[in-house]
Amino acid sequence: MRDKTDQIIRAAINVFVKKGFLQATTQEIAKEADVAEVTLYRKFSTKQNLFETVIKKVLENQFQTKIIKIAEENTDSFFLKILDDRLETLSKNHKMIKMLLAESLMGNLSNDLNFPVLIFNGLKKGIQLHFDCMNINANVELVAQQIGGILLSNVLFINGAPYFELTHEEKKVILNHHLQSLKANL
Amino acid sequence: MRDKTDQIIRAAINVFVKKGFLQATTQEIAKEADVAEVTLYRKFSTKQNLFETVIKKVLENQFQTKIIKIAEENTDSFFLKILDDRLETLSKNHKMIKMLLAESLMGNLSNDLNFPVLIFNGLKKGIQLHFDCMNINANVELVAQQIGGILLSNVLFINGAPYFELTHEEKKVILNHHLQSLKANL
Amino acid sequence: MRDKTDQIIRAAINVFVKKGFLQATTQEIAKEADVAEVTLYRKFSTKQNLFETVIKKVLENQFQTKIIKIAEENTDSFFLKILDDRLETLSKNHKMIKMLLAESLMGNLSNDLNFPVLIFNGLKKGIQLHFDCMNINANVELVAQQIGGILLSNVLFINGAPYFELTHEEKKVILNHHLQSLKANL
Amino acid sequence: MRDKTDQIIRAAINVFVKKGFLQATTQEIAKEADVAEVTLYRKFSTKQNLFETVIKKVLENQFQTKIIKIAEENTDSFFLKILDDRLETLSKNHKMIKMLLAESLMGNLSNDLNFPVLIFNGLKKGIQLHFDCMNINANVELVAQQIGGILLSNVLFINGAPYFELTHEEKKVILNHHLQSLKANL
DNA sequence: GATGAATGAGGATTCATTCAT
DNA sequence: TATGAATGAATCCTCATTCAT
Repeated sequence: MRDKTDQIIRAAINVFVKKGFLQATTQEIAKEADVAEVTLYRKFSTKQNLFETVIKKVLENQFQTKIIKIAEENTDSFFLKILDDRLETLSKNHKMIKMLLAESLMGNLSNDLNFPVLIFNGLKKGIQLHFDCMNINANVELVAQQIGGILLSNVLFINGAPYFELTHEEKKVILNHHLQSLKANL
Repeated sequence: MRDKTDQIIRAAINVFVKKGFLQATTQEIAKEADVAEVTLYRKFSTKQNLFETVIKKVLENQFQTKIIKIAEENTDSFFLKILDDRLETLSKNHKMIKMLLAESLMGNLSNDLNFPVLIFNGLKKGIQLHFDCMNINANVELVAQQIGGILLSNVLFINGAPYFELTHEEKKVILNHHLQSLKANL
Repeated sequence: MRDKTDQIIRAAINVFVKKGFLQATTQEIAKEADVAEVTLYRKFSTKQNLFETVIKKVLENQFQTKIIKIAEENTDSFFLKILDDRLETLSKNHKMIKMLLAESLMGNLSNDLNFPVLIFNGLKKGIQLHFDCMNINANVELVAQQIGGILLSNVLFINGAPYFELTHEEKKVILNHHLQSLKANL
Repeated sequence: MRDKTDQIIRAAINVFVKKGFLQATTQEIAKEADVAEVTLYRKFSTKQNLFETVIKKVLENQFQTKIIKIAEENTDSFFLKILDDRLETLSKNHKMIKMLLAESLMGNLSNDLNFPVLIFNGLKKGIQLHFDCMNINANVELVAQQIGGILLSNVLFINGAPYFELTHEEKKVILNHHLQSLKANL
């Protein structure tokens, strides 16, 4: 039984990512999951509910931050690791992210699943922690916005290769650029 | 006759902004425009077509940049004016922007209407121009991404008051913060 | 003004023949006639009316029989000339005929425009006349049906070249075949 | 479940025969079948599809010929039986036939459902078979056309009572007439 | 006489969801 | 638990026709 549930969730992820919430149909999801459409309703009662379940699952599994663990490292290392880690994750889940952003923007996601908000709050908390550790007195809000902006622009303004496919050197250039920017206001 | 067309466009803007492309119905638009649904089809032939017409119009009227005009000013002034101008516009059209972003992310917008792409390319061109004027040798792509990120984060991470409602002083703090960041890599 | 009316009728013939009554749209006819859609309504008040006008016109111009003129010729000549004349006309107006038949079958044509009925009655009258002249005592109804059948089968069962494109010899074979059949019951 | 499907098919036959393909509405069919309109779409996916399914079914059930079985009988018997059998069937399904013909003429039927073509080919095959058996050397094409014509004229030129309601004597007159015609060219 | 603008009515089709087994 | 069958509600769109100029 767990089996069918998993099949449905996997299928739902695919279809939602490919089509978005509104254009995904329970029919297609059921078909992709190789399950009767009703089965899906038995388990999730509602398309919206299935969607949220899926999102929750994804958010837990793919986008956990370890930001707190590194809060105590020195500032350069802290920023570099955050940026590298997040850019890696975002670029690897590009399509998923786009969908999450889109659905957040359309208001289809309850606040505890709102992707940009989650990112932003996560960043703020981590940065606050680090600044406390390091006794830095700077505008947490703005720094968080700055880092968030860097991340977003990597999702929305992509031309060339995604971050995770860059060479070590190329990544270093980018990371360093952003690091300088961030340190300019400390 | 222009009259009804305008009514329709105005209504369409409202409804599309409020609901997004998929959930907006031609019926609702017609009703809000106080026009028979058919009239709308006579004039725009298709919901998609109406949508694109509306977007095009909005993009022309609301989001024209004067970035080129200020490319020759000194770097501080250049960055500050861009940021201030864009933040003002974006924050004033917050809901519209969200819709534009969402639809772009969902792939409902042909490339010449793709909002983030348009912003990013506009920024790049302006920055390139300025750097040429000033004989600055820096990574245009990354600077554009940086500015783009700042703008995006103001759309997506808003908690408090929107930019355009801030006091002169508050704006100054923000602008200055970002200016320092930008100059760190020149 | 006659001008526009004629344009409309010509266009209507084309479109009705191409699409049939139901699938022809007044829009398409107007466009093909290079006339505003309303103009068509000014002149014909109704799609049905336009259709009937067109049919009437076509029936008068294209399908007039001279069957009465030849009623006095000898029987062989009479039958041969009828068959040849009708087959020539029908094969030259193949698409039009198909449309007329179809619309008759669908009941879209008032009785005085009902194509098969018109043909059948015309045949009966001519045959009766001829039989009276020649003092032949035979079943007019059945002979008319027979000739009608020959004509219909040439419209509906066409494989090869249409009648009017055949050589003189080929036509002769066909005509003779049918002549023998017809004479078998006199 | 077969139940509802059958209800729909029966209703569809009625409505299509009464109104033709274009003017029949899925709504009316659903209503007559006492079924929700959607149910019809679940089962047949498309109005066109439903139509073709219905036609196929009708063609199989009502218009099967046993022409091959009688190919070996003597010529008189062969022709008489064909004519009688087909005239009986056609006259009993007069409205259905009219619809089938009309839709064929309008080009709404794929070739394997094209009614006149099916009839004609059936006739040709049977006649060929018979001629082979009997060592008759005659123009199969023309004979098939002739028989086809007889049948068609009985569908299209009806005034009086339909064939199947005639007395034995009346039928005999008609059949004999046509038999003489047919034999005239052997 | 001709037309641009507008519309009421209706049609096929799709979707999320429920019922009964 | 799983599902085949059924559906109410809605959506985009088309068409013949009328109004006002």
